[in-house]
Amino acid sequence: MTLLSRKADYALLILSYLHQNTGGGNARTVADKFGLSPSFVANILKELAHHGFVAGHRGVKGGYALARPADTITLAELLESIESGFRLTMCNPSLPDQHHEQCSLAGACTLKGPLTVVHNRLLEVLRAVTLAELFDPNGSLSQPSALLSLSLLPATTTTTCRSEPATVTQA
Amino acid sequence: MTLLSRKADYALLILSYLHQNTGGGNARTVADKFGLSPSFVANILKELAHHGFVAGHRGVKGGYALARPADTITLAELLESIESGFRLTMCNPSLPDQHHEQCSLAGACTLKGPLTVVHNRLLEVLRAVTLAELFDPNGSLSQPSALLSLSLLPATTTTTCRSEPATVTQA
DNA sequence: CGAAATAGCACTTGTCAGATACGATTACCA
DNA sequence: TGGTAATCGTATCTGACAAGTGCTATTTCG
Ligand code: FES
Ligand code: FES
Repeated sequence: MTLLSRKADYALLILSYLHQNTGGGNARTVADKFGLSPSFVANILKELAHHGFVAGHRGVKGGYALARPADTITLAELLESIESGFRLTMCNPSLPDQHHEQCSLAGACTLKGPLTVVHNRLLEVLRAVTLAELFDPNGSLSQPSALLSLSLLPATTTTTCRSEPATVTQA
Repeated sequence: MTLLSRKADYALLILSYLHQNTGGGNARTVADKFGLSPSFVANILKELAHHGFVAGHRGVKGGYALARPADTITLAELLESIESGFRLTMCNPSLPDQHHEQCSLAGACTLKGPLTVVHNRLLEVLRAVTLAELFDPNGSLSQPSALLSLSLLPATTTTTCRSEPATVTQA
């Protein structure tokens, strides 16, 4: 299975382009840049604009530009918008407020709680990544050796790690 | 999007049943237990047996039982088998050895490296969860406050715990 | 031998991502 | 004031794959 759909993947690419070219660009320019279908790029940009990530300006000199700084957008937030809600399983809704009991096994299922914890752990990883980090070619995410440094990290205990209960306060 | 397909979700349920009933059980019993289609359960068990998670015994007194202790199976391993390879994007294969350059943007794409790092972080979370933890009703995963336990895991995830709470501000 | 169970495969069906298209609206410019 | 170039909104089509069913062969026990 693939976590990011192709649409979300291209959305990241497009946002990366708009991030580097601060002047922004129109759909055709972006599509030409990446060799994609102009209609497809236009649709993705429309969806991004609808969710408030980019701002579109119409007219002959219009185009798209980032509506918010890239370091204020987390990967989790983008995926929650582009993909239709990030869930671990069918029975674990990401939004805890709407608890539609569509699963017939909800009573006998003992995995619901533990799976929710795993889901929150994954969400924490996505929340810790901002688009600015993702787009920075010299950032901490660009070193492939960062994976190895996982095991040989100095024993600096992450004392300041606030363990939030990970409650997505969705209005 | 949903990380675990319904098949994987039911596979976890079935494995949980086989874990609690050490004597094992046949497909019909399990299907009856959860109110699922016997054929569907049988197919899932067949696939689990094919991947070596459960051992099937034919004959009139046959059935399935866990082939390996539950604490030696990680959630990542199960998903890698049931689902067909856990990838973050289309262009980030989970297996680094086969580097088929199917993506036409592989040259111009600057996100490949950072996304791989994120992918590995997510994989670490899944690798840190064993089925035994998942099935234990009194385990660390059953407490909603188990997010604390991230810090006492063997230095896998949360390489740099970001102090920013990453508040999701809905516009 | 016959019943009961797994093993393996072929098949149908339903859903949704992926992708395209078109008209409406807006803004710039001559 | 008209024309053009862009976004905006929506509607639609299609292919791939998940979801689910069924059947036959094989094995084991009584
Ligand atoms: S399988 Fe639906 S609640 Fe666990
Ligand atoms: S989009 Fe294919 S390599 Fe980045």
